[in-house]
Amino acid sequence: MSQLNPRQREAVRYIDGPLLVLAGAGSGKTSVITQKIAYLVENCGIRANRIAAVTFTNKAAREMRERVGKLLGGGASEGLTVSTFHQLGLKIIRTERRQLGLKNGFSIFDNQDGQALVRDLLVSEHGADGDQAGNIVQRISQWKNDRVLPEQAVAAAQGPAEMLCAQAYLRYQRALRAYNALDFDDLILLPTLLFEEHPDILERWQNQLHYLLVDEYQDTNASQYLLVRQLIGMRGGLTVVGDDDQSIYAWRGARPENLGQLQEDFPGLRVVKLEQNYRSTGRILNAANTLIANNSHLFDKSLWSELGPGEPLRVLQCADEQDEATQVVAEIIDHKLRKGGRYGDYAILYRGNHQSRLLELELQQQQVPYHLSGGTSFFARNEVKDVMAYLRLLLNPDDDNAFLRIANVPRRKLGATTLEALGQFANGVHCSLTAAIGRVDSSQMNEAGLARLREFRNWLDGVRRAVDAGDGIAAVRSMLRDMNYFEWLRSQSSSREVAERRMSNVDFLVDGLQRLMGEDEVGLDEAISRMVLRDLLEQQEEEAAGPESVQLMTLHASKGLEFPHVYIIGMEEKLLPHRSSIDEGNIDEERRLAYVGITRARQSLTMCMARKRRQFGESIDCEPSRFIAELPQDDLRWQGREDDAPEANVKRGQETLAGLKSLLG
DNA sequence: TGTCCACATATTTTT
DNA sequence: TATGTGGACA
Repeated sequence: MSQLNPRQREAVRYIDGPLLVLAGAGSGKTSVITQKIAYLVENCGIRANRIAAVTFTNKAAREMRERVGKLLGGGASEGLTVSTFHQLGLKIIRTERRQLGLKNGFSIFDNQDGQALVRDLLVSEHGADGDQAGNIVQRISQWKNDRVLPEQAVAAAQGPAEMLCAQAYLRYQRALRAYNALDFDDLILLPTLLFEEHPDILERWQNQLHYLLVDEYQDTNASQYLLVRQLIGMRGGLTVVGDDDQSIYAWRGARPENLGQLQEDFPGLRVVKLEQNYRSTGRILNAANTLIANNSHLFDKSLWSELGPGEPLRVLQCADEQDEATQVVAEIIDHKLRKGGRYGDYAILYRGNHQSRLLELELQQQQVPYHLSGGTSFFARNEVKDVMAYLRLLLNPDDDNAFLRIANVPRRKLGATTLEALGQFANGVHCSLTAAIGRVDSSQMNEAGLARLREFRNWLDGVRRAVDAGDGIAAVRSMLRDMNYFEWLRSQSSSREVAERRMSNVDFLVDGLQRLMGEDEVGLDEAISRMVLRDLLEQQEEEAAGPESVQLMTLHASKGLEFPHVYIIGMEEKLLPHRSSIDEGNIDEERRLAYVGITRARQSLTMCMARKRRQFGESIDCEPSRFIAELPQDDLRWQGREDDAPEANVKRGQETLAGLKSLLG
């Protein structure tokens, strides 16, 4: 523990009551959490299986697990829980499944499933059009995060729009129940409701858990905070780590006020501030501090560093977005060549995903390896959704969403008429579609259709028996073969290339499933849940990323990471801060976003802005972001000042490139 | 297998 | 406006 500074040591050793660690960017918070876990086990005699650490991302959980494993060594970390909030919620729900009225093998709906369901409900039950599904799902999520139940939402609804939302929420929740399914927010909400209603069950969990550590506390929502409070109870075994300046998910229900709330809920709360930064040079930190001083704060803090002042920050003025891409890429090539670093030392950060496109093109053209992170696209792919639907249906025959998705994929001559008749019957007797197949008779529908439905159900039952009998993965593979899924993909794809890409996606999915089951020795159901919770995928993606490529990501995605050289592009009004945040008067969160971006940099920071930018076709003039004006101007070095002719920059970029090309032969 | 057209979409999205 | 996608068709 010798490498800890006094404040960190205090945070690790204080166990007499609840503790709030205000950990500034780059102040070594992960070390504090991991070392504290080790300290609790080795010095305080708390068994590892009585400790839980909770994070928000799978990645953070994985990293923490690894680091604790190294610190403790051997089997000392056996039984330790390091998981995301949602995995913890899932664990509680699995254990208390019966109390919650869930059947075995329940499904977890992701946002897309939820949206599809709401769209259905809007169209069929409210006669409304489905365009609003996305907004409504978001609203439902907000309600759930704030622990507002459907009935309460309906009672409190004001105006017709709100009423429609609340009604949809009510129907949505009923449908989920009928499908034996949960959504992400339920994974947190349900345990808190259960604990409220059954103090005896809560007591069991409280007795099991002696110490809880929570990372990124500023990102908790009301529901998550309640879960924490419930689990801790009267016992003071709680350490939370957070930084209100890095709260960038308020739009998703995160409540940074939870940091302050802690002081009220736990009067004996000890607060420790970590202000020494081990990441960035003085000028970068000074800029970050000066910028964030424009926000109001729950707790005051000021980062300092012993790493020396470093280089000035640069502001790069570009003619337009193309010029911006050209210059950034040319600079990176140039810089890397002169300093002899690795491409992995560079990150390009931006506000919106679309901003990556020109950069990508430019990087490809200059043959610079890059890695674009984010992009939830894998699970959005049709073939992946299809196979996931099959898997879900195998575990949960009542999952009507899954059933409808794949009943006729590949073609089984189960057309709209047959499925509608089945749906009508199922609705009437209040059972799932699968169950309805066993109860409906030919007076309700066409004989041939019924025969095909029965055939399909029998086939699925067979696969299900094979899964239960033993080798789940082999059963899944043979199912895919059995229904000629790959041939179906080929027939559905416009070209051979597309078909092959799709097939490899399916292979990737099944391989991943196998890996999950093999490595963690979990059942098919658990593996599928983790798949839905986005575990594994990130792991494999990360391994593929490699250290030799320039990192492209949104500012949001960059939180928690660090890079020697950072470029933030699009430092302009209406981009950062984003126009919609300006309209909503929500500048503080945008400022925090800029703060997060700045504090990612270790040695150098370059901010870019364009004078003009094309948007929806027309070229619009851009103004420098107000955040630039809020930085300490003496530490900024401007390149391509306003009075420069735009062409000069283009020319400069081209010259740099030409020079480099000749240099490379 | 490749190509052309109509069509939707353009803020962030840890789970 | 530009870009990517799915379907129809040569």
